[in-house]
Amino acid sequence: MIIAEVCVNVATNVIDQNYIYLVPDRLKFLKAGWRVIIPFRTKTRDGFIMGLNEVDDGTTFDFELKEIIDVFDEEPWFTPEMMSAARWLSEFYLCPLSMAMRLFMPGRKGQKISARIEKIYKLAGTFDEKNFKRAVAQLRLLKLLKERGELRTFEIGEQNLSAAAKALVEAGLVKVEERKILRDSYSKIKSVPKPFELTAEQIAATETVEKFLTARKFQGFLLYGVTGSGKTQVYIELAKITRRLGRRVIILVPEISLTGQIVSNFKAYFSDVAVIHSRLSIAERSDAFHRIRNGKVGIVIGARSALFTPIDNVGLIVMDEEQDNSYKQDKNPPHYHARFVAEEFAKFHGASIVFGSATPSVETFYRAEQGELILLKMPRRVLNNPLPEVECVDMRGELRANNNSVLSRVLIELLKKTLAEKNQAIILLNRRGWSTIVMCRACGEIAKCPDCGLPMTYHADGMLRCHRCEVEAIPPEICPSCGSRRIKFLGTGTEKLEKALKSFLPNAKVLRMDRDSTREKFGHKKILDAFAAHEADILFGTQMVAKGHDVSGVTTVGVLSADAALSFANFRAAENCFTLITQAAGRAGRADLPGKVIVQAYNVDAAAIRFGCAQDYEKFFANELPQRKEVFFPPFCRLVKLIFMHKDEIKAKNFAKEIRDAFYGEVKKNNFKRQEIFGPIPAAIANLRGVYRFVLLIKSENLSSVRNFLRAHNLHKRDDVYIDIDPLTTD
DNA sequence: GGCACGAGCCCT
DNA sequence: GGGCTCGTGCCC
Repeated sequence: MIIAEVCVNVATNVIDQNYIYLVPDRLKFLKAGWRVIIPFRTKTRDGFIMGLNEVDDGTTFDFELKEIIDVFDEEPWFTPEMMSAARWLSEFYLCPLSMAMRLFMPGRKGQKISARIEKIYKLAGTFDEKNFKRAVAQLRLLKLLKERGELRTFEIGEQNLSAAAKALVEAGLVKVEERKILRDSYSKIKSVPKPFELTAEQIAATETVEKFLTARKFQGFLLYGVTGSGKTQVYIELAKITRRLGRRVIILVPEISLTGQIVSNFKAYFSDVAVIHSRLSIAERSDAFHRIRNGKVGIVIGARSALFTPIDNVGLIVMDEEQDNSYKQDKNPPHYHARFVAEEFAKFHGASIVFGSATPSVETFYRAEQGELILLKMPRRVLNNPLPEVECVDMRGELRANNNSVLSRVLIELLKKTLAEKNQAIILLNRRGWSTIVMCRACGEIAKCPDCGLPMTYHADGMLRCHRCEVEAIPPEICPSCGSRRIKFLGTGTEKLEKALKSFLPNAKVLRMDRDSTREKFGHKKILDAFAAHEADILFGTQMVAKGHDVSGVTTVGVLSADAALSFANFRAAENCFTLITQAAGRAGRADLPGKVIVQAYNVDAAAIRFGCAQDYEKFFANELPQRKEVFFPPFCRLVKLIFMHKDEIKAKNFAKEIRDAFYGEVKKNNFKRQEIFGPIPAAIANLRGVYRFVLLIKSENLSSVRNFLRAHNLHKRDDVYIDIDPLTTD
């Protein structure tokens, strides 16, 4: 008899093993990688066949051997590559195998996805054109079918021939066939190559990588090029080379909103592009998986989840804007960083991996300095366009001059000038909603989320909202703490900025882009297309306005509250702040029009603001690196964050203490590598829906010893401990 | 995740 | 004594 080792798809850390099932005769065709339905305790669940074994008939087990009930698909879902990648993810990030396997499916559960069928119209035989006695429209349709061979339903609709088609089918002159179609909402994006000449730097970068592509040997690169230096064209050239070598390409962008632009760029050169990201419907993602599996796709473009498809024979992985924090998954386990996973996959495939950025993460630039990555520099913009001029405005001076507005006087004047000259502007304010703090003036009480305790944001629709939990509340008229009526709405978000822009510039057409205004599918694209078509003069919104799109008419950029990121107690705060300013500034003056950028801040002396305004990454890096070394933070160590959760505050804290002390005893002593542990301290979200949360932070030069320690204490098998390897934040 | 099972506690 | 809640262990 044949037994199967099945990974059960249950979202819990407690189940960290596979289970054995009997393969019934009717399912003898099963192989590793099939998705199956199995009985599990009292319910049926979905599971994944990880392996099969032949054992003697009548072999007994010390548990009740149950039978696999059925299969999900018509073919094995997981390729051997997907399975070994999932095993690696589960080991590295200390999550159950099932959670790693889930990454490689279009939905979390094994849903049955029905195929979409479309009707194809074909000629049923020959017809006599000369003696044709039926309607003119019918003759037109028959001629069209003769010419093209077949027509799809929507094509017949376009020609206004639906009625004719129906009549001809009834008359037996036209036949209808059914065909499976693969859903792809990006199929409508079409573009043509624009004429251009590669710069010497683009050619040099391409040629360096080409050697490694041809050798089919793993190598990492950092393509460090200023905004507007033409990194995308380098990606395209490298993709062309990779395809010529018969290998496939993965292009990663940090956010879904950026896929539209890059897909359009690539479709000018490639016809076999698939798009993968989490906002696609499950059916659409599933169809993209099928196209990739069947070898119909040479280039996969998408957000971080685009790493987890059935692609094989990968020769090139590109990660654009590699410093972007969206590459980290922190909500659901495994808490992976796509930068690290992509590189691991590139090693597996013998592929080249190209990290692209104008403002690389400190970790990545350090690796390039150390020679681990080959550094490709592009310090000049294409066509020798100049970098924009940046002016920093001290907002304390504005207050002293009685300007309480979010907009400085310099920026208002510049915007007026920009509009008068029929140019466009982008304004970045990295907070959505109307006011960011609702506070009682009498006692200082702040409106907080009942679930997580973070301050709630007031929105123009009159509701308080928690941007973390999406919890809604009605703003209080009297303070729940002291009974005062002096409730104030402080701080400015994008909604209040909209009002300010309209009052200072009543004739300007403005477009707001933030999570609220881009909720619908293709919401980003609609706004960006409208702005590119100059249907608006000013595009303003959260950080998504600063990311990687280029609109040639933009001469002015404003960065408001540029130092807001610095107020977070986060070792990456300066880096995040610097990046935001430089990326935003890079939107200005792309064509022959010179650009001007206004950076507004209170803390104008901060290094991140100074170097950001100078747009000097290397000076920023040289200033930042010794500080990281001093406090022993990445790139000089790896971080592991543990959060201990319990309804009982004391129990949570005590368990954390117990683990900390064990770490001192077991790890610190017997190791020449530097390792430190801090905590327990209350987490940034100290209480989530009644559950207390305490953090332990481990800094280590030897990640595998930390991982062994966590495993020895079975921390990865508990649902009340959150494990984050390479976390973005330390609390 | 989620169900079964047992302990502790309130009901008439 | 029955039924409810809550904590704990286990699923092949």
